[in-house]
Amino acid sequence: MPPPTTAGTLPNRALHARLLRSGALDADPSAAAPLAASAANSSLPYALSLLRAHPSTFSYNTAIRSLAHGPRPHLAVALYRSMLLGPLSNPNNYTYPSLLAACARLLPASSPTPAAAPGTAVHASLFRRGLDSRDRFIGASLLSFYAAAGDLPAARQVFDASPPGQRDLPLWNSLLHAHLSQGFYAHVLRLSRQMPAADEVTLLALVSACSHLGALDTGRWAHASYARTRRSTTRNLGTALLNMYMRCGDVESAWSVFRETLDKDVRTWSVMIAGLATNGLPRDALALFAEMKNTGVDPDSITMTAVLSACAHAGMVDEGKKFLDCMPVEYRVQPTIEHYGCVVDLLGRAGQLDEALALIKTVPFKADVVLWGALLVACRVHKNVDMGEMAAMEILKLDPQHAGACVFLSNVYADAGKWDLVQGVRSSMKEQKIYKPPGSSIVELNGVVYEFLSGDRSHPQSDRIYAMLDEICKTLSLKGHKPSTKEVTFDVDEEDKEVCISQHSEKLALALGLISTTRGDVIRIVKNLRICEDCHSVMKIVSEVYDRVIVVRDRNRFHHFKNGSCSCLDYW
DNA sequence: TTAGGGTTAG
Repeated sequence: MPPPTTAGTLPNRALHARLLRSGALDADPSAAAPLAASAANSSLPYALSLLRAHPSTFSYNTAIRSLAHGPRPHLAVALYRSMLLGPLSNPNNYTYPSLLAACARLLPASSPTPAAAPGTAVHASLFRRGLDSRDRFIGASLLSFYAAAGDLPAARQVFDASPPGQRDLPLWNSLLHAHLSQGFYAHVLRLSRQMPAADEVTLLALVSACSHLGALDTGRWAHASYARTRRSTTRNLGTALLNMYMRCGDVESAWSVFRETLDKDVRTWSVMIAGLATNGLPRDALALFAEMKNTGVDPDSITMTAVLSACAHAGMVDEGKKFLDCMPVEYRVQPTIEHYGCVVDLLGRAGQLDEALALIKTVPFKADVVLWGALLVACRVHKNVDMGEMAAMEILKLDPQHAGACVFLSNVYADAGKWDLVQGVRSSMKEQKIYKPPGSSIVELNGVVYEFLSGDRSHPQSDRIYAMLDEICKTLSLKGHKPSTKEVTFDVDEEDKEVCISQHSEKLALALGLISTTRGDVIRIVKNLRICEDCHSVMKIVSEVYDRVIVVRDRNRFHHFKNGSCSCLDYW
């Protein structure tokens, strides 16, 4: 407990004295509330002695709220405990919303359920008092607490238990953001359609879910419905919309939102720069960075990541290195491990593997999985088996269950034709039950989102999809395309390779896109992993033969396929 | 009587 600070205490004591002299505190102990609230964060013992001398539920509530939003939220829980000890200060329905907010703030970032202890104890105490489902404020804060604790079923239960008459906009919004934070993006879209009303907070969740899903039609609809009712877009929503358009690969719409946003802040600029970098326009990204500097907005750490990623996508090695060197002085941003990761990626893509390794060895941090991972990808592309093996080993030292490192290791051996080593990795993964996440692709058609796994037959139009795939295969072989099977060595037997690769999730999404659109339309696909070499060349040919623009967002970047070529210029 | 809830990039 820090000692009372003079600055925080003197005016309080003066106020205290005045309250005592006038007899206000004797007449009504609640008069101590403002004093208790302002003292709580600077000197809790003082606030506590005041509350003990003049106890009232009102004053405790006010002080708990002040602590809940202050720098040490655990003190809110402590004060609640001492509130329970006094006979004249029983908690009521006003006590719990801020208390639960404090409990949510106590959770470590992205914590799994067990850390939820103080909050669940509060829930139990609410339940005992019969306050748990009577109050819409308590419902919303309870729901957000469980969402923050990563316990979506409990959050959902709070919503379901609330009387329908209490399901107001904030409660719905809490539910929406609970699903958003746990990655259930399609649920967010579905839930938003059930909502009786929507406001800006709703649209933030909806637009953000669309960004993740690549659901451009729905995102556009949300944008239009907002634009109909409001005169101007707020900066938060504007930035979310910008991000959505960029992450759906619609650079034009992103530009128009960007131009319309008048009070651009560092986030607005950063989202735009990052979006241009990943959408195959890295030089435009760097030009925009120059413009940002001229407008007097200072870049932050995120901006610099976007700038370095633009350099990496453009293969601009010297510029990237220069940015890394000068950023602490010129932009007052200390390089973080993410920034070093970008430069390792930059050097690696450009084939400067030794320099990338040297950088990893000199970073002023303990090298992490991301850093080694960037080197590993580069080793694979540039076929450096020895360094790749070393990088994978380093990753496995840091995270023995890292499926990506095992897969890469196996692929590095496969590329090099070392089949006995491939077999060794595969069986060790089987023993340790390490699985590669399955590839999945999403395509949105007429506002409906369809998801495919590899070899998926769950779509109602499955027969037509596979017929379309056959047709594509025939067209491809006429064009002289040979399936590139070297990336599938991992999970199937040799004879199944071609079949498997022809049913990759992005190809199924493409086939559905082709049968559902007409010439000149844009087909947008979002893939959870990196696009494979074969799918990449198939997309190029299909974009020409079937006259479609195909935009694929993969794990790292966008591929805009048009007239037989890709915006990444085959550098990804 | 007074007071309480939802949102903020990768």
